[in-house]
Amino acid sequence: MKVSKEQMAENRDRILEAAATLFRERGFDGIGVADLMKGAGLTHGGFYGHFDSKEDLMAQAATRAAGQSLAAWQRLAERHPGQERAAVGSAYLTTRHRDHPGHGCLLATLGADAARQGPTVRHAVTEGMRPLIDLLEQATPGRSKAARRRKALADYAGMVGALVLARVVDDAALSQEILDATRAALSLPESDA
Amino acid sequence: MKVSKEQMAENRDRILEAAATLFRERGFDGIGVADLMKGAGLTHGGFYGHFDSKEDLMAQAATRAAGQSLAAWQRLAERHPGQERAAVGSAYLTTRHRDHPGHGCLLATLGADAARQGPTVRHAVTEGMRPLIDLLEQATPGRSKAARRRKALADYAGMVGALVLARVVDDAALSQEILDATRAALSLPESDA
DNA sequence: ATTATCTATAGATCTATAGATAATGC
DNA sequence: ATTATCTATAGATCTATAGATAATGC
Repeated sequence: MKVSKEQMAENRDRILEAAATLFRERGFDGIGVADLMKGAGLTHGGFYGHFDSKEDLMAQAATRAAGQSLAAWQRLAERHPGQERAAVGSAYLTTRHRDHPGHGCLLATLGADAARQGPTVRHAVTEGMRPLIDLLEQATPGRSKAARRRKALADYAGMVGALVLARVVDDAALSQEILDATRAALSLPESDA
Repeated sequence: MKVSKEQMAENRDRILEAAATLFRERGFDGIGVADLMKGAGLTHGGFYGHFDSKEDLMAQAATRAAGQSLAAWQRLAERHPGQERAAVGSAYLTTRHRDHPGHGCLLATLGADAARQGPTVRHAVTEGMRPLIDLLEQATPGRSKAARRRKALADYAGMVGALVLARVVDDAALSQEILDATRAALSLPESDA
C-alpha cells in the first residue's frame, strides 16, 4: 500500500485541491474527511498522515483557494494591460463566477463560515486576502496610495457582497439585477461571459 | 407535561427566537436541534411538535431574522427623518454590528450558507431581503426609481460584503479599514457607536 | 380524552486513532 | 526496515421518532 515519495506528495496535493474545491462548493461543515479523501481517490484513514486535523486542512485549503484566485486575477491583468481593474472586476461579477463557487472567490463562499472558525483558519484567510487587495489597489486609479487602497477595499467588499446576494436569491432576474447594479456602481464595463 | 395553548405558542416563539440568534452566531450547521431547544428552555424531543424538520425551522428563523432587521431599519429611519439612508448605512457599518452577528444582518452571516440550502430556505431569505432593499431604495436619492433601486442594490452588496470581510479578518486594523473604506465609498457619515 | 412535552433510542453521520498490509528505499 | 495507505472501529455527535407522562380543556 505504500507509495513513492513523489506519489505521496502528489496525493497530498490532490487532497488539498479537492478540499479547496469541495469546501467552497459545500462549506467547511458540508463535507467530511471521508468524502474529501474519496474525492482525492484515497480512503479516509490515510488522511491523518498528511494533515494534523480537519481544521489544519481547512486553513491550508483556504490558502490554496486564495492563491488560485490571485493567479486568475494576475492572468486577467496581464491579458488586459491598462484595463486591469475592469478586467478583474467584470470577470468577478459574472453569472459564470456566481454559478461555479467551487472555483471562485474564497471570501464569497467561505468568508462568513471562516469568521466562525479558529485562529488558524481566520489567519489563513486574512493572509490569502491581502495579495488580492494589493492587486486591486495597484489596478485602481487615484491621487494617493491611501485613496487607491480605500477604493480597492470598498470595491472588493461590493464584489463579495454582490456574489453572496446573487447566489442566495432564488429569483434569477433579481440575481442578475444585483450583479448589474454592482458593476454599474463600480463603473465596470459589461462582459458577462 | 402538557402546557396551555398560549404557553405552547410562546414556547414556539422562543424556539424561533433562539434559532434566529443561534443560527446567525454559529451557522445553520453550527448548532443542533437539541442545543437549540435547550436555548429555548425545552428538551429536544418536543421540537417536532412545533416544526416539520430542522430545515423548516431554518427557513422560518431566516424570515424572523430578516423581520428583525427590517424593524431595526425602520426605527432608525423614523429617528432620523431626511437622513434615513445615512442612519441605516452608518449603523450597519459599525464594529458593534460586526461584533454581534447573532442580532445582525442575516445575509452577512448566513447568506453564503443559505445559498447551499434547499429551495425553502433560499426562498425565505429572498423574500426576507426584498423589504430591506425597498426601504434602502426609498431612502436613496436619485433621478428615477430604477436608478435608486440600482444604487440600493449596490449599496446593500457593499454593506454585506464589508461586514463579511470585517468579521473574518484577524487583523483589527484591517477590519476597521474595511468598514471605514466602505462607509467612505458609500458617502456615509461616521457614527461608529 | 386530548395533547405538549419528556425520556429514551434508532440509525446515520462525523473526527480521529489503532493495527494490518504491502510497496518503497536503504 | 521503514512507512503510506488501508480496514476497522471507538466515541461523539446529529436528525428524527416512539412511547410515557402529566397537565389542559372539553
